[in-house]
Formats: sequence, C-alpha cells, structure tokens
Amino acid sequence: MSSFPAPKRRRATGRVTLQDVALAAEVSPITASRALRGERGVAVELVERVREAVARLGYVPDPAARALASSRSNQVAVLIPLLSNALFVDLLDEAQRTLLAAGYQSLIGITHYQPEEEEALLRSYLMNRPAGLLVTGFDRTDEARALIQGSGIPCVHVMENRRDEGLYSVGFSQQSAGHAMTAELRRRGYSRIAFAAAQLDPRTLQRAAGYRAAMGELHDPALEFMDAAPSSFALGAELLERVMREAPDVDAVFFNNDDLAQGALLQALRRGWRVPEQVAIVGFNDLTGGDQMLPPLSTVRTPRGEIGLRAGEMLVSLMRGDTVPEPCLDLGFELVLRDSC
Amino acid sequence: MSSFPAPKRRRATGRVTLQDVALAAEVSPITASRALRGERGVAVELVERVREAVARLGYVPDPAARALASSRSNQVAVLIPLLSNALFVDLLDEAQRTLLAAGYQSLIGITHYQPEEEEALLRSYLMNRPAGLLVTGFDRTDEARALIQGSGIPCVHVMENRRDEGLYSVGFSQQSAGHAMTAELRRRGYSRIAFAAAQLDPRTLQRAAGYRAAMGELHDPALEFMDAAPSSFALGAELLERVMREAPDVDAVFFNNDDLAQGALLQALRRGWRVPEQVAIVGFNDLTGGDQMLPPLSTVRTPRGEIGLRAGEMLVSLMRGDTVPEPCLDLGFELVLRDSC
DNA sequence: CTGAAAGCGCTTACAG
DNA sequence: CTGAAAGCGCTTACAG
Repeated sequence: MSSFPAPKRRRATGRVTLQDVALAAEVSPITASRALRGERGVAVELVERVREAVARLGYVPDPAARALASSRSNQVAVLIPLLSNALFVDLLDEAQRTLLAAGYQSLIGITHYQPEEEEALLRSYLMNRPAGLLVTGFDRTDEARALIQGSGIPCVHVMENRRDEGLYSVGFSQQSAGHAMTAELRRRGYSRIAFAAAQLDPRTLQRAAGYRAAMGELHDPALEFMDAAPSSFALGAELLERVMREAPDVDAVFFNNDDLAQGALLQALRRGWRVPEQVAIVGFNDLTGGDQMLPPLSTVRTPRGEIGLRAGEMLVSLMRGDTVPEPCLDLGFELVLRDSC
Repeated sequence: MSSFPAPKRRRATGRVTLQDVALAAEVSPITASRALRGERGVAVELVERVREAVARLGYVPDPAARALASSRSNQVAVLIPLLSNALFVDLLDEAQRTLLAAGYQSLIGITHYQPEEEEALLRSYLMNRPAGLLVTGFDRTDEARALIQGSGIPCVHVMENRRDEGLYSVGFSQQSAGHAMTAELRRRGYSRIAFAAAQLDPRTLQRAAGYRAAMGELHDPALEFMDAAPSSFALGAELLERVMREAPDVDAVFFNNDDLAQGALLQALRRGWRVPEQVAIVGFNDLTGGDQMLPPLSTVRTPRGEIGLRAGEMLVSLMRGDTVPEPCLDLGFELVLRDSC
C-alpha cells in the first residue's frame, strides 16, 4: 500500500523517530515534521494521521537533532544578577512560566552582578544557539554587548528602559521611582533625607540620581550612605546606625531595598528610635514582610512579576518573527505608603 | 588577499567546525575530537596542534551536534520546589556553581511542590537527554519515578536521605532535626510545646514526626497547627495568633520555617507577648535575618549550601562513570540557640 | 595511537 | 500541498 520505502535499517538506539511516525502515518518524514510543528499548509487529514501516529508510538522529538538541523534550539538564556533578592525570583518565576507555556526552556544564569561573569555565561550559553536572550539592564562589557549583537538572537532587556533603535526592554524608570519617593517625603515635610544603599548596581545608582534630583537645593552629599556589600537585614541595621551617628539631624532615610529598610526598622526598635516621629524610614521594591514590620514599611512597589511576564511575551513574539508594537515597555511603579513615614 | 588556505568545502553556515580545526592542525576530525575532549591516548604533540588550531580559529563546539552524536547532552536537570524559600536558593547556587565548574549547564525546574508539575518538567527535560538529574526528596508520582529509573541517567536526591540500593542522596535527617530541637526545648523546661507549620511538604511532615517522638507522653495533637499555605511572615503571625487563642497555656512554639518564626516574633512584639518568658519561639533553617530579630531567633541551621555543593560533586562523579564512596550522604544539622527560647 | 566510514534525528532548500 | 535529497557538526564503533 505504502509508497514509502521501509526504513533501511533499524536505528541502533531503539528510539522512536520521526521516520517511524512518518511510516506509521504513511506520509513522508518532512510532512510529519511540518505537521508536528504546526506549520500551516499541511492537509488537515495528514496532520490528523501524524498526530495519531505520534500518540500511538509515544514519539518524543529530539531537541538536539532539531537544534542541529535548524541551528536554533528551544532554549532561552535568562541572565539575572542574583536569586537571593526576592525581586529577581519573582521576575524569573513569571518569565519562566511564560516561556515554558510557549514551548521554551530557560537556561538560567546568575551573574552575581559581575560583568565578567555575565560575559562568561553569555559565551557558554550562546554555544547552545538559544532561540532568545533575556538580560538584566544595559550595563555590561563591550564584549558581551558585541556577543549579543553579533549572535543575531532576539534579546529583551529587563528592569530598565532604553529607547534605542533595535533595543527591546521591559521595565520602569528607576530614576523616576527614586525621585517620586523622595518627592513624597519632601511633601510630607521631611527635609534632611538620607539615601542609604547597598550593592551599588546600575539601577541603585539610577535611583540615587532620582533622589538627588528630587532633593534639589536641599541635597547634601554627606547624606548619601553607600555600601557595596549585598543588601541584608544586618546591613540595613548597620547603615541606619551609621546615619544616626554621622548625621543625627536626619529626619528620614530612603533605603534602596526593602531588606535594608526592614533591617533598619528592627534596629530602630532595638535602639528605641521612634519611627517615623524621630526618623522616617522607607524602602524600595515592596518585598514580602514589609507590611508585617513595626511600623509597617512605606515603600515603592515595583512590577517585577509583570516585567517577567511581559518580557517573556515580548521575547516569544520576537522569536516567532512577529513585530513588537512597543519595543520599550514602561510598566511604571507605585508608592505604597504605610506608617513608617 | 587572505593567506589562509581555503577549506575543501565551505559550510553553508560559515561556522568554524571541528573539520576546520582538524584541517588546520593536520589531523583527522576524530583525533581533533578526542584531543578536545581530553580523551587520553592521543599523542601530546597532536593535542598541542589541535589546541593551537582551536585558539587560532576561535572554534566553539556545537552542543547540539555533540548531543546528537553521543546521545547525551552537557546539561543537568535540577528540580526544586520553590525559589521563594531562601533555602533552595542557597542550595541551587552552590549546585549550579559546582556543575558549571565541571562543564555542565543546569536546566532549572520549579515544581511549586506539585508532583504533577515535577513530572511534566521531568518529561520535558528528559527530551534533552540530560547528563544528570538533581531532584528534591523522594516523594513523587510513580510515573516520575519510572521516568527517572527508565532513563538510566544518574540521579542525586537532595535534602533527604534514603539508604536504598542504587539511590544516591545528599541531605540530613529531617526527623532527627525536628526531634533535636524539640528535645532541647524540653530540656529547657518547656512542656506545652506547639508545632506550627506551613506548606506541609514531605520534609515538614518528617520534622513533625520528630517533634511528636520527642514530645513522647507530653504529645498533644491539639498543639499541632498545620496550614498548607506557603510560609511567610504574615502566616507566621497568623499561626502564632491561632496558637495563643486556641491553646493559651502553650509555653513554646516550634515553627517549621524561619520566615514563619520571624513573622511570629513580630506579631509577639505587636501584641506585647514577651518572648521567651511568656512564650518561646523557635524556627527552622537559620535563614538570613533571624539574628536580627527581637529577640534573636533560635533555630536549626541546615547545611543547604553544602548539600548543593556535595550533591553537585556526587553527580559529576556519577556522570563520569566513577563510583561514589558514600551514596547516602548525611550532612547533619546544628542547633543555633539565640535568645528566643 | 590514529583514521575512514557511518550515523545520530531532524529540517532547510529546492522541486514539482 | 507534498516529497527526495542533502546536510547540520559531531562521535561511536570498527579497523589497522
């Protein structure tokens, strides 16, 4: 009956291959391939026969063979600084969920905020010819930039926005967020407002710039407390201690991340410093637990989950070759004013 | 103008291939392949020539071709429940670092504590013919177990131990840990000790079993407060509230995770309940921040970082075909007694 | 210790 | 709309 020749020889691996499926469905392997990938232009009846054969034989496509033949894998490299900041966990969770639903696997790389590590990861992951790239921010080595550019692989930047030709990003203005919270403090009558930050990554510095702009004529460089160590409760406590010692007339402290602010709140409790009467304390990101503090922490809610989701969607569009209506997506932020200011 | 000899045939892709390297090094492709993979039995001089050619041409091996030809990739599937529990972040960080150093990439899958999700991820990742598997605990669907078994791929289980034939694990006894902390509380004179837990995953239940055993004749089922919701500061506060309302004579509460305990500590502060005089509070895992609480939290330190590291090493041995001296590695735990009990 | 041949399982590019 | 041919870039298995 069949017009297709029997397979030359049984595969050594015993694996069910596309050829087996084609044989069973009585179509050519290439038709089976097309039907499988949902390429349109295949007769519905044939698609149906292929589907049935796949199910009957328990066929599972081989990503390696696919990647080799098409020179493109179903994997997406996702590069983020850290997992110990809940911010990136939320981002990653949503991004991975979205990509998975579209049939892509994520290759997660943790850069530890080191441009060299990011470049090394990029080099390693690019070997896999990923279908797409998701990277954090715009600050990286020239080599890394060239690697991305030269790969021709769709790339979406998260957390920040940049309106440059050919660049895709989903984020919000870190500077505006820093500005907005500072302005709110000023509106509430605080004038000696310190800025306390850890990590000192690019986005932290952008928030600092927003703080400075909002402080305007009130800006006092002595009120900036920057520490390159990673943020934590303990560092927040220490930073508040430093602020109170070195600038006792401070009436508010804007912490660059919620864990810092939460740690500071605990330190204030320990020291008997009344918040916000004696010193107001605000944070950034609205991480879990802030509402449980004494007093509940005022902070800036950042849309990291949605950033992950929308960035995932944007990347999927790009990988499919669709055009993206808005390549520079600003998702905004929101002031969450509880009782600590 | 180029002074480089033209290859026999130009690849359509323009990619530098192993064949180009072989040509440049004046060896056969298979010798180049062997030299590259460090297979011994290749003349040192040839290895040197290949090395040089690789460097000069900027050759990068293609993982897809490698995977297809050898039916094994350089990727390891790592399946963990959550990233929002710092526990797993620490574990993952170390595991990934160790695997990367040995040349393996991680395919991270988040199961959200759902056996069905784990099974689906396993199915998806197994398509890639990973070189190894790292999974959390031993509780999974029969199908997932069969999938692992049938794949013939080396698999290391983390967080728990099981001394079964052919099973590899790196962890500690959750039950002993639950027992030890409870026993310590009893030693300190507490007798109405509540056990408050969230998530209710297998390891939580093992800790509960340890608690029960240590309570012995003092065990009162009414003192177990179990909530299947994920753990958080807020839930910890709520659980303490429930304990104090439903069992006002309780003198200590053993929380199943530190975020729960930290949240409870904040709630006690809010309510004016003195810790540990009125009620002692202890946690589990020694997550960051516990030492910053008021009072500093007593807890059980679990070696999750080292678990990740050692599990990674064990898996690398297995993937290389080496035998593993101790297939069931118990890394223990440590009581950290601060001031909350 | 080294190599020629064959093949891994799929898709691209070209026909019809 | 469907297919025959060729090839993706590497390694396995077999010789010598």
